[in-house]
Amino acid sequence: MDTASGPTRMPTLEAACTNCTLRDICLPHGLTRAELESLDHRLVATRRKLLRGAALFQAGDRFESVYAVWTGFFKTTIASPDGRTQVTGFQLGGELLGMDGIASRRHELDAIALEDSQVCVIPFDLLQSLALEIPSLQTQLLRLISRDLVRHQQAMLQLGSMYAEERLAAFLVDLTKRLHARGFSESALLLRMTREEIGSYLGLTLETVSRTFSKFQADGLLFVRNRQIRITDPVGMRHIVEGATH
Amino acid sequence: MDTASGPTRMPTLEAACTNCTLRDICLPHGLTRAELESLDHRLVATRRKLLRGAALFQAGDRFESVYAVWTGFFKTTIASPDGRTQVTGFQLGGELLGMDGIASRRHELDAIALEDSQVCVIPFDLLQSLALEIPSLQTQLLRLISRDLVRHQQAMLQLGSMYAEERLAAFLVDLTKRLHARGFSESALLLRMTREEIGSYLGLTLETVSRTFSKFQADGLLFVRNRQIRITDPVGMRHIVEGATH
DNA sequence: CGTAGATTTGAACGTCCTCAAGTCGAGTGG
DNA sequence: CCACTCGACTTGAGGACGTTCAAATCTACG
Repeated sequence: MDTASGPTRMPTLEAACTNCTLRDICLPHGLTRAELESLDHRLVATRRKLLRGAALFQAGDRFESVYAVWTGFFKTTIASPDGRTQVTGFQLGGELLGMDGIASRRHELDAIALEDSQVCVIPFDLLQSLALEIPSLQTQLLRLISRDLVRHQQAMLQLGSMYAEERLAAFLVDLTKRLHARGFSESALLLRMTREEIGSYLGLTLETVSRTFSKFQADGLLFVRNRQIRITDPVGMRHIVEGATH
Repeated sequence: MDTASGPTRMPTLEAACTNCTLRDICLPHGLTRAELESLDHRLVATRRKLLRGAALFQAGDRFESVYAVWTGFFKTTIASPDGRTQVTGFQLGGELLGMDGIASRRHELDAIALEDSQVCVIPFDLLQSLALEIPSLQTQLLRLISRDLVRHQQAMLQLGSMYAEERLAAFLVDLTKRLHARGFSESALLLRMTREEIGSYLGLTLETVSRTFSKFQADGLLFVRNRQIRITDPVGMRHIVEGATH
């Protein structure tokens, strides 16, 4: 088998967008057939495998590529000079990673695989060149960054003005929504992250996350069994997001 | 005088990047002389004046343009379905506004002028076309969005894992840094926002912001008089950001 | 010079954190 | 197959930071 990181060596494992199932939610969204083929022909993106716990990139690394999650699940974390860290996002199939490095040409975040994963490695200079030639590619690249921009601002709203229950409910609703868009169940999900990582993302301690899960279960909103979640009252869940209590 | 919103009508007031003092920190950064002139020739950006309190755009508005702050000062706010709002950023000269609308073609934020301001209106489709022809323009556009992306994640870190004093200190340090890059003093600043707006950005109440200013003054870190701030101990200030207490 | 909004300050309360102990579960080696 | 171990998780109790509510002061501006 392959080791934790490093691109795979087999030339046949080059990434091809044309036949990728994630095509329409990923970078090639909106491209014509011809453009897609041009992309595959010119981009020569490679795949990289990561074992659970491995870093796709780390803060301070030279920025050379962005990455599209092909399989698996990632978290990004940011650190302050004094060593505090915070999870800033979770990424799943079809989502882009690494755009934090565009401005400074160095990555500002760590990206860690939360399960064995594979990403498409997209050299950024090459992507930029192609985006000059394929207008829809430029558009889609900007769209994906813009979506991230909004997502982080929604996260700020949660962190700044919501109670623990509201934050966790919002987190679960958002995650199931994104999973559902990828063909998974709307009501059942398997968390790939620890309580501590959820807490870090939500600005809470792991104990508060745990207690809140227990309370949701006691209130009949969901079933928790370790990292298995089944949402039994999605309406009540959304009510909590919208501040039904308090 | 002009009214609160609406583009100015005078054709001679068209924006010209070539002679703009903000040229090198704004969108045209990195462009050659020839590209700059091409930009001015083709972009035909207009200026728009806004009185204090006026909205440059609001959540739900059709997205058609991005805006470069030319003079003045803005805030952006995001709202949740149930009506809670949070300030997600403050923008000053040379910074871009409106990129929140790229993904959904509708603005997701409100942008409000905090003092009488002027912005360059940049039709987005036109900008995209030009970015196809001027590689440095595409690069710079992506850079500016990426910088915002990182900035919001740093804000998440503050909101999620810092004490009130640390948040306010970090806010002041960041703001003075940005003002200094624009030729203003490193130690004296005039806040253009209320305590409530600062609090909203930092996930605190206005009372906590006020108390923390008072404490900073009592500790000899700065002088506050209304919205006039003078930082007397910048080193101590940075110490607080880095979690010197607690 | 009066009024409305912004700010300051105090006091009591509440949500979430910290600290602590115990339980559970997956992976490992005997 | 089972005991062992380490990390993840749960739950409880007490305390802290920041909020809420309240009142007074200040400021800008008509």
